[in-house]
Amino acid sequence: MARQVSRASKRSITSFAVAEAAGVSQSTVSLVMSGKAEGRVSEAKRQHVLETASKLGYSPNASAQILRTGVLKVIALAVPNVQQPFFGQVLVAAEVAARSRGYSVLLIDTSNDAEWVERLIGMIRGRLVAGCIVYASDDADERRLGAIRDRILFVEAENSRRSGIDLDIAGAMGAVVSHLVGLNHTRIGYLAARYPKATFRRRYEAFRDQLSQHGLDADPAWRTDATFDLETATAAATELLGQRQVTALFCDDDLLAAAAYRAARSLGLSVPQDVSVVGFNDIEMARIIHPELTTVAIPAETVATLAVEKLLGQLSGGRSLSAGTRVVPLTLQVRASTVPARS
Amino acid sequence: MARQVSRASKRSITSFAVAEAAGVSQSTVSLVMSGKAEGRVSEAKRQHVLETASKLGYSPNASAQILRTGVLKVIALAVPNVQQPFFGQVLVAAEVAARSRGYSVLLIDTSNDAEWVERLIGMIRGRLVAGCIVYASDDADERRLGAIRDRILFVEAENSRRSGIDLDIAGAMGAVVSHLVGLNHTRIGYLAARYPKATFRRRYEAFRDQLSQHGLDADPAWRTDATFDLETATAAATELLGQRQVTALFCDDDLLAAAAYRAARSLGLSVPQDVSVVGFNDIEMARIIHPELTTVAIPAETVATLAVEKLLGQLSGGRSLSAGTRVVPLTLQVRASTVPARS
DNA sequence: CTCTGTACGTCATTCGTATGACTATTGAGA
DNA sequence: TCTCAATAGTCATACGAATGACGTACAGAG
Repeated sequence: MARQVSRASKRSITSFAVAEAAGVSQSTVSLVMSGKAEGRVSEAKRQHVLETASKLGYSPNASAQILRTGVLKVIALAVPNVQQPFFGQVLVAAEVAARSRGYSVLLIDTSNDAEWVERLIGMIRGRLVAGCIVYASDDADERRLGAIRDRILFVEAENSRRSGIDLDIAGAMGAVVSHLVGLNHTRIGYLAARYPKATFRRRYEAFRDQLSQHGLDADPAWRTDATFDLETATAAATELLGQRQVTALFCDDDLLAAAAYRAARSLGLSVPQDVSVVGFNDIEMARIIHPELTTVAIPAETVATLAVEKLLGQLSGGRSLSAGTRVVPLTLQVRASTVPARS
Repeated sequence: MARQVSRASKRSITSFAVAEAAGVSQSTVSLVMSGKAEGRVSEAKRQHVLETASKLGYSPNASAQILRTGVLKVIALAVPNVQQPFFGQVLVAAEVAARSRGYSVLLIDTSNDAEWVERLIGMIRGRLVAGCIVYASDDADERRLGAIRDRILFVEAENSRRSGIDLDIAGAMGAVVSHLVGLNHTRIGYLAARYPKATFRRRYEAFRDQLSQHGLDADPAWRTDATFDLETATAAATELLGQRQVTALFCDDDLLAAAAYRAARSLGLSVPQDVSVVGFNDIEMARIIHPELTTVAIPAETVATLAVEKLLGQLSGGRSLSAGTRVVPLTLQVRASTVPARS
């Protein structure tokens, strides 16, 4: 007896069980549950089935549904590092956008998972997820993902032809350089992110281009790089600022800018009086540190929402909607960390 | 012709297709792919099947597998707000722990999704996820989740009897109060989080208990609350500190502590000379703001890893492993934001 | 009284994999 | 030569829902 019960509780409630309890056929239950009862099931019977189902605590088995229909409402989101506040924002926004379309989001952290490409391909081929948004991938990954590229949407891809959503890096750097040059800064340092991502390379290239348009040079000695680890970054920034060469410093990330603040403090320099600082991303911390940070804002929500929409459009075969690369504009948030250069 | 091709590409590659190409039966392919070939398939044939499969780009259909075996390797993680850096840490750690056991993680943001309980119940009943880790839920949610409680693991639950992992809040507050009292602070302010979560209530209770053990009182006038929104929090902190009553301030979250820094600055007060500040969570920002923040560190990785292990143990029916509540100790990170009170 | 149309349901098959039961082949031992 | 066991493989069915192809019943028309 007890064995009976325990075995019964292992099995889930099926549409068949509901059908039996309600005195109808399994087909009818299916019709009702999937909302296709119109014209095939009377309203009274529909209600009765619905009641029986909720009384038994029935939910359709997703695997069976997917197997039968081939439609699956889960998308994956692959980002380099969820711990970075910016990607947290992207994640939340993507989740909201996906949910409003009835999709769930599965997380992939590409920097903590060496095999992520294989896992993703397996998941997509195995129909565990319908598609994937891939943020800031590198060229090798992108090539390996070629086999399933119609189910992938790239954001800030290495190879820009593969990108579905791209950011207007050049425009942003133009704004940064104009802003600083407008404040009479001519010696601008560059604290780069030590990660082999396209976005960082493109920023530096744009930076140099913009400088030369203003008749200035990007002195390699004024450039250094660091990881996002606080100590490492502070050390790098200390070395750069210790030379007392630059009057302004661009940082590839707000976290690096925060490290620059620490470095300045340890050197007895004041931000912004002795050195103006510009960051990138506009995470919440930019307004928390003192002085508040001038930084390039990426509209994380817009990017995530666009990405979800574009991916879902692509998955449902709407080529027309999803064709081409969408470029998202960035804006420079001017705050207290940038002031005119001392003459 | 074109129609043929497009239709063919819609269907995925099945084990049957591989079987046909390799000249074996579907059963054999299944045996090989699921690693149960031992003693049933010769090594030569096994290799051949494997090659054929990879040549065709075959991955087993997860839905069919799940439908057949009832085993599903996806767990959900429900947290209040992924954007908060602390939950980001939890998320990453959980993802890593889950992956090492072959599981994937599906994200649920409970503060942005009013219907999350229903969605979760549907997902679990519908076998889209095997189980769920629920972080910082409230009592109503927990009650509604009762129907599927054997597939849920609670972390910091409202109703502590339901909790699978709990934090040693009382111990942490003891350390905080001892630390401040040891520095001769007798008038300690309290900047609380304005969210109806058990953890915040328990902190304040522990705070009062600890104070009275030291012969001190918690003056209600020295307590206020705020949301994690920077402006709101700064305003609340400004009002509290503006009274010039307290010499130290405990904050329910590092973000609130950061707001307190801003408030102090705007009031012309200095941290820590005029007011010592203690935070909670020890997010990266605690070391970025100046002076570095004394704060209670929650071992996010430990919590997440324990939670995953306990949940998976629970799911596989290992009652013995999963029984009882595990309490995780917290540590007070003493940094530069707390100094002896002025006499 | 038969015919037709409509409203309501059911039947039977399908999705792709896993697996217990079964068959065929080979070699060794008696 | 016959049996037994081990090895290598196949067959057939089940998992649970969805759905096109079928009834069935009844009202109204002819």
